[in-house]
Amino acid sequence: MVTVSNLAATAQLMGDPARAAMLVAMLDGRAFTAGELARTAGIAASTASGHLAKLRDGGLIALYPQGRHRYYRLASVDVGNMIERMMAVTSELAAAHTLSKPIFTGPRDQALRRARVCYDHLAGEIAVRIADRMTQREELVMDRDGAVITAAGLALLENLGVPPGIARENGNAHALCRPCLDWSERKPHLAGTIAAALYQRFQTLGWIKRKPQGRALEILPKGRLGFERVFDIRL
Amino acid sequence: MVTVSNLAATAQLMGDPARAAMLVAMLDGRAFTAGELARTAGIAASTASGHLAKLRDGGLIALYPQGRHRYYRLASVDVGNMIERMMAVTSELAAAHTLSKPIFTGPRDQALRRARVCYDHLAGEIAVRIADRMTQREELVMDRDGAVITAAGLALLENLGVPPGIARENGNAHALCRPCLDWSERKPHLAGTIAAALYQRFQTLGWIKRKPQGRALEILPKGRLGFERVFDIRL
DNA sequence: CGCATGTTTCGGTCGCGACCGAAACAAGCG
DNA sequence: CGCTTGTTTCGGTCGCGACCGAAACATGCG
Repeated sequence: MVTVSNLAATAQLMGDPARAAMLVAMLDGRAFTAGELARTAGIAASTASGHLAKLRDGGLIALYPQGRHRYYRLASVDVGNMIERMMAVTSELAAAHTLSKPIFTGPRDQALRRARVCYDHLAGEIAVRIADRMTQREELVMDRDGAVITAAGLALLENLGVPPGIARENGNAHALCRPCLDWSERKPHLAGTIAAALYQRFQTLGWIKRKPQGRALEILPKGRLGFERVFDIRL
Repeated sequence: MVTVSNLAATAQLMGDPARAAMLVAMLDGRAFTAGELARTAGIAASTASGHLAKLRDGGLIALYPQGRHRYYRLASVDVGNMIERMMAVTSELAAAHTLSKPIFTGPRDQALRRARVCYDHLAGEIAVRIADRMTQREELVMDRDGAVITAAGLALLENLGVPPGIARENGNAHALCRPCLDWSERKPHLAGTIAAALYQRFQTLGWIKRKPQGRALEILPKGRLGFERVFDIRL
């Protein structure tokens, strides 16, 4: 067997708390310097540097030197999806196994549960509610195995100004997308190319804004109106 | 943040070669005793027992005591999917990173690449070719974000005798399924509920048979005919 | 109710790897 | 061309965990 030892190696890379923290930080697709990552993981710069070298060796992250800075980011969307998936499974397991309650208190967690970015698309309560509403209106069909945008959904997207080339790329009457289990809501939200395009669109429309650091998103006043008008969701 | 340390814990569980080997062995959904798993991992029974306890703690596997034997199996399909996904990403990374050729030689690997079971559905060359053929005939639409069976595909499935209740469970004109990146072929094959039903059906039709141990599948003479007739695939 | 078989617990050894601080390296900038 | 700032390399410490064999535990069978 070829992949068994490789599998263990990859897993081991993610198995260290410091490395996991750094990977999660990079989960939104942005690039960071070794110093920043060291700070978020709470370790010395030298230690972080070692970890980053290992992650690079393993192919999980890529290096982009830029002038006097050296930026690290995830190697590909696939890596991001893998981490995402592991987080979802892990949180499900934790919920099923430990009877202790989750203890979400800090305002930072609050904001994170409300709206955040999940590698390249929207996640959190708002994303789940959008998916629910679209399902209810039959703009979206979703189950654990997959999801499609129906003709009605495509019309909605086009109306919103999401590049139709992206939305229509598969089939005439429907477009494929991917369900992604939300770790805070424990329900699926929309992921995949279309969800990424939608997320971009929300940003250019000025509905949401990424907070200076971290994965939390701020819902701007224009967004409050927009989400209510288009998706009938009031926050 | 709640899940970061949990994520690391889960990853660490898979990060040990012996544990990874045991998990991969269980990937076909069957249950094994501690002794069997110890043998496949090449470690002492006592060591394996310790590993299994940890995996159980972490919620990755479940225990089914039966008489004087104690059977272990994966805790859920989600866990299987997670491992599957990690293997796919890992093998892709390995292929992209190392320039060395894969070195698949032994007949065991040959059979494995040809046809095997991937948790609960068909994988390997034959699965990829079925997916290709169905796509070509417009019975299936697939991209990296998802997949659907079209009306034509549903007709085919019904014709094959796959329980229509399963095949039709979402929408009238299509049913959702999931693409799964095949680690040997590096192309997607069919996964999800429908693929699982199809796999079962092939077995009851006597087209394929699981080899006594391992994940490799044997294609029976009846299957050779069947696959040629239904999917126009000759082996 | 002993015996055989399979499984887990216990003690003890050993090596890997995470960590830090100090020093060596880059890469602008004044 | 030194100085500053960010990054990596180097040595050295320390603790966790993987491993085994022996012994204790179960469970069904003769």
